[in-house]
Amino acid sequence: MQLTTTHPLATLVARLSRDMPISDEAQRAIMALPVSVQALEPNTDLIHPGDRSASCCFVLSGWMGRFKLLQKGERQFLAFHIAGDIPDLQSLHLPTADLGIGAFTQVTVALIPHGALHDLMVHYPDVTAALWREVLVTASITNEWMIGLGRRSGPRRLAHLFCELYVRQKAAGLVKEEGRCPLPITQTVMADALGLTPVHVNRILRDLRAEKMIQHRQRTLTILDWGRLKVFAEFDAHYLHVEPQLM
Amino acid sequence: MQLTTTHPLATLVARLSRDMPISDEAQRAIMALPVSVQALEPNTDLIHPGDRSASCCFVLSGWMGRFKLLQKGERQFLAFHIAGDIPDLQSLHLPTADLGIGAFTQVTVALIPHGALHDLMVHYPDVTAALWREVLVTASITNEWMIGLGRRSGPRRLAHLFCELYVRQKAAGLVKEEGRCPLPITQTVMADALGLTPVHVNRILRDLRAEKMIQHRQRTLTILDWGRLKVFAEFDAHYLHVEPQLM
DNA sequence: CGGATACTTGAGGGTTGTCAAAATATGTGG
DNA sequence: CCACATATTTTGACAACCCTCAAGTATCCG
Repeated sequence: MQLTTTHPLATLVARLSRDMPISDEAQRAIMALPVSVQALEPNTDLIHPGDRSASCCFVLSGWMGRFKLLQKGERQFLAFHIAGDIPDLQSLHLPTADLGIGAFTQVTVALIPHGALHDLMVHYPDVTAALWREVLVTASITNEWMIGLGRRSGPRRLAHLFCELYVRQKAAGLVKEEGRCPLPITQTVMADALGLTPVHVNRILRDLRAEKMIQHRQRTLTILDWGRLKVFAEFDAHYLHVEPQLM
Repeated sequence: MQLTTTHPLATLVARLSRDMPISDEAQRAIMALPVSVQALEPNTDLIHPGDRSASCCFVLSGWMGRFKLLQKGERQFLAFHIAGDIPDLQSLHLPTADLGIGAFTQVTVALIPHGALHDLMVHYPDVTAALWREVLVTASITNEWMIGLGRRSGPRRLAHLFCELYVRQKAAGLVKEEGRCPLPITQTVMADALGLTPVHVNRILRDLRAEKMIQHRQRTLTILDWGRLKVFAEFDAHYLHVEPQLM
């Protein structure tokens, strides 16, 4: 992934100016941020629920998930995060995390101390606006998941998730071959994101395959019929706030 | 409600300094904000999905809900809002709303222009922090709803909602009699918040009544056995970020 | 009083969950 | 590179939860 070969903060600059221009001066200030790069092994947690954190994490590569655990051990994912995301920006103002953040794959993150981010935001209003936007787009995605949990059937929910993950990865430059993208999560993880059981996810997956809409092998998702999948899922990409041509 | 008799912005000051101190100077600046008070009839919408808004709304009295509509007409509520809440603070940085906001009861809101709020936040960092916090606590509540939709059974979900609404109203000073609070929403609205059908909500309500945990008559909720309700719902009020003695 | 809205109840069906086991894939150490 | 242990996927049978449809009752409001 080329992300890891360039300076980590250059990719942050790129991400924040994706939707809105940022002044040269602010860009230099971002590049000057103190940052420590950290690697995570698959299936390890970066943040445990209840932790107090003193830094925000910017995902350089790999897949992560934000989740909460219930008493009986059930798990619910609230979001998946890919390269370019900042999963815990809210820790800046709400330092005790109520959600955990874990890695599905090998992951590299850049940790940026709260203090440094705070200073940056005081001096550069356009960076503040970009970071706000980031938080709010993440919230918008969470909202859409919630619509799905409340009002979409299992099959539609899974189809919708696939649409989302494909478009987001395309927007992040992670789609190398049209119609294919990484999907390095197990059916159990999908189930914990969709509020279903692994068994049921498996059956839905079989049906979507039989309908020739998608395929999922070797941790990559192949979309066989984007048009039909989109209609079936009632997918409308506006909530992702990406460039219109990706929708 | 005494909220409507005092200056509307005084109640905003009170709300924002509920969790964090705000300097006297900042308090005066808040009181000097330009604001227009607006009344809403029951079952009318303040914001329609897709609207671009130029002001934020602060709820002075009444009950509101944030929702999204799907193609087939299904509705999903993502949050309920009571006096003291600021439902659409995020419109400051994401001006096109993807969610609608409607009134369940008679409602009065104070509308504050985006520009004025922006200026305020540039000059008073502690106000900025308080408003951020407000957004993030709202997001935290939405997250908990999501957990419920994904991983709690219907009865638990409804019980959990009742716990939440009671504690939030208590924190807002809206509980006049211990164990009783307003609940001015129909079973259909509950269903659209919980991802259930009105018929099923009705049956769950009957069961909770039969179990002598709650009662719901004349738009008020009576909690008959707080301890048992809390355990049944697996309710842990931390996510509400209110004072510990209310939990 | 009449109409509309909200609530209540019943019967039956479909989606999803539970339990259990087999088949396949993945990883590890010899 | 094979052998073994582990995790993941797949399938079946059955049960539970929740939905749909339908009708009747209560409540609110003009």
